[in-house]
Amino acid sequence: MKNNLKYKKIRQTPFREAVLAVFEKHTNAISLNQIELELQQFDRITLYRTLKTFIENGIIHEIIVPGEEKKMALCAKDCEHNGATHQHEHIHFHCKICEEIFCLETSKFPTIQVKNYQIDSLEIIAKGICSACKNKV
Amino acid sequence: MKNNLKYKKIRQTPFREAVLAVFEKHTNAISLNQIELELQQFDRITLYRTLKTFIENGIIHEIIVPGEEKKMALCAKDCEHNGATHQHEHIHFHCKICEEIFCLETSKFPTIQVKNYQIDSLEIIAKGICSACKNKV
DNA sequence: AACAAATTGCAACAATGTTGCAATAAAAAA
DNA sequence: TTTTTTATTGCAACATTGTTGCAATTTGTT
Repeated sequence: MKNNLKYKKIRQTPFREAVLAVFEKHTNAISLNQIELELQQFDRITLYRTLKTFIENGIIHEIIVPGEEKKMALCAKDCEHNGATHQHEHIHFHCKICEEIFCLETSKFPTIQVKNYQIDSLEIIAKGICSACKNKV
Repeated sequence: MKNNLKYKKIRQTPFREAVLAVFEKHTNAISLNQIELELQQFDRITLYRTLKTFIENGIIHEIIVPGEEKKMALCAKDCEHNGATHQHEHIHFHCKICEEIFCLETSKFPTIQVKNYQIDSLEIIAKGICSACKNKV
């Protein structure tokens, strides 16, 4: 995974490696606050720019549930993106118990057709209870 | 529609009527900036609080497309909501030409099942070309 | 090793959102 | 209708989040 940055044609720097490492440590989406907590010392502005660069280069994507803190997660390797516009064939699952957000690969990604509208891609946020929380009850 | 506020058990005030009128003037979702432009004079803090109240009472809901300005739109009359958590059986359509966001009622709102996960509701943002823009080409 | 180009860190700033509180207005009760 | 209760407004101050410009540094390349 060390080659991730090189592969994306952006420069490989210690700071970017550190931010990437934070993402790789998590299987769920994380907030700006969580990233800041896990980086020992860092420059806030550089972090903003790093995240922007990552988003523009298809390394991470944002997931925003209305009313909640914005979160980010690693993109799949084959993430199709065009600038900051990402297309994922996975759903974002938002667990109402643990409040975490996960990217969920599923074979049953739906398609929708609406008359007179051309639909190119869907972004889906599912809300419910994740498998881990279901098993705890 | 004047009874909207009374019906929702929140007080009917000139300011709230004015904000509601702005929403009712639009068929698409609008941003904070657009609301501010259409209110002649207003207090910024009161506007924030009004919008929060509207969201909590199922009058409007937020629609956030990653990388874009947050927008808001009127809820359908039968909007199920629990505090700030809304459930809509419509999709949010984001047109890549006019960049507007619309709530699109559709009979084909999908359901998704993922093994071990309990899915209660879906929030779907479709990206493509809206009917108006399609006809202009 | 030297160069060009991108990235970093800092300062200053801009936008966005929140809290507390006194004055006011709306709905309910008398 | 008047009074009382309770929610809402407007203001000040503050907190958070995000951006821009620029000089110094680092990266990848020749």
